[in-house]
Amino acid sequence: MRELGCGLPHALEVMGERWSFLILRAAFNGLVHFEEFSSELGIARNILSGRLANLVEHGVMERTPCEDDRRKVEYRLTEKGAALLPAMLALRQWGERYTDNVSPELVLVDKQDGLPIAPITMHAHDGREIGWDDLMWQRAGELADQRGG
Amino acid sequence: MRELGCGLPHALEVMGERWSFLILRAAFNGLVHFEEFSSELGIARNILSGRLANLVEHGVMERTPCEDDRRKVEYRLTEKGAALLPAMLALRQWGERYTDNVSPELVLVDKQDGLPIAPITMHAHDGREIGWDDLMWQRAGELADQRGG
DNA sequence: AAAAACTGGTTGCAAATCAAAACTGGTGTA
DNA sequence: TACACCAGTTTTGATTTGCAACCAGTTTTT
Repeated sequence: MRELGCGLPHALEVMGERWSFLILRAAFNGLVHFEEFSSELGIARNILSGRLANLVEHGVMERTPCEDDRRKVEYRLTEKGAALLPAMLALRQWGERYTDNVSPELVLVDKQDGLPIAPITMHAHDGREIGWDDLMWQRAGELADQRGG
Repeated sequence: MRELGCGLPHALEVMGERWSFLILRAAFNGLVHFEEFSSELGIARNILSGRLANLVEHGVMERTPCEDDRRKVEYRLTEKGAALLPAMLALRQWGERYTDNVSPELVLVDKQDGLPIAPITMHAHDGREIGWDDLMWQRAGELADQRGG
């Protein structure tokens, strides 16, 4: 899984294993302790252990022993981990759109007004919403100039 | 991998296996034949066979025998498959941001002006760009009203 | 027409990974 | 002191992955 000309292989190296994305989702939902992930996801303890170690190793999560109860440990998202939110939402939104009977019980809302966020979409450089049909691939070397430098 | 209250589990059921996302990327890049996927990705033929069958079964790709050369087959993205582009881009973009030395050789550009598309980001219902810190989870039943119905 | 080569697979087998259950060792609680 | 709790590790078996060889239709070459 080495260089194939874009960042996808690396992303998949970190997040592509089974359970990794569900662990991430659980972390976004506020879970922090090993037992919480274990019981929420129903994943085997040894697998969970390995996945968490992998996420920590790749800087997606951070493992810190709990101050007040030294049996416990906290796994928290790093900034790098939090940056996966758009990808996770896009994937989730896709799953919801193409599956019957999945109305999510938790929805992300804007703190300011309590309204759900917009679906993840693609935009041109100037902000216009844009779809697959409006796009084409271009070799990185041959890009049009941004015009105005 | 059943109901956990959102569409992510279903999305992962379809796309969560190893190679699936790389096959998808190859399809977005225009590959259509079995041999093309095989040699581009370096994936074992039996695995590729299984993955493609899975993607077809879940409606992400469509398998049609080639008219002009009846040895060949075409695998093409369906509308459901094309709808995975935002998720794929978000993932790829994350991989690029947090990995050294990955400048992609192919870039998606707007057909109209040849300029690269904007990074995938999150937006409030009214279009404001918004980040993880501006968001919170809300039980789906207790949503604020959109005001104006 | 026959031989060779190409395409999209399948089969068999070894290696790696996943998963369930039991166990461990440090820590807090009754 | 006894007991429960947390975060793992170990052990063992099942599943998945991957390589290599094989195969059956189709072109292509000779």
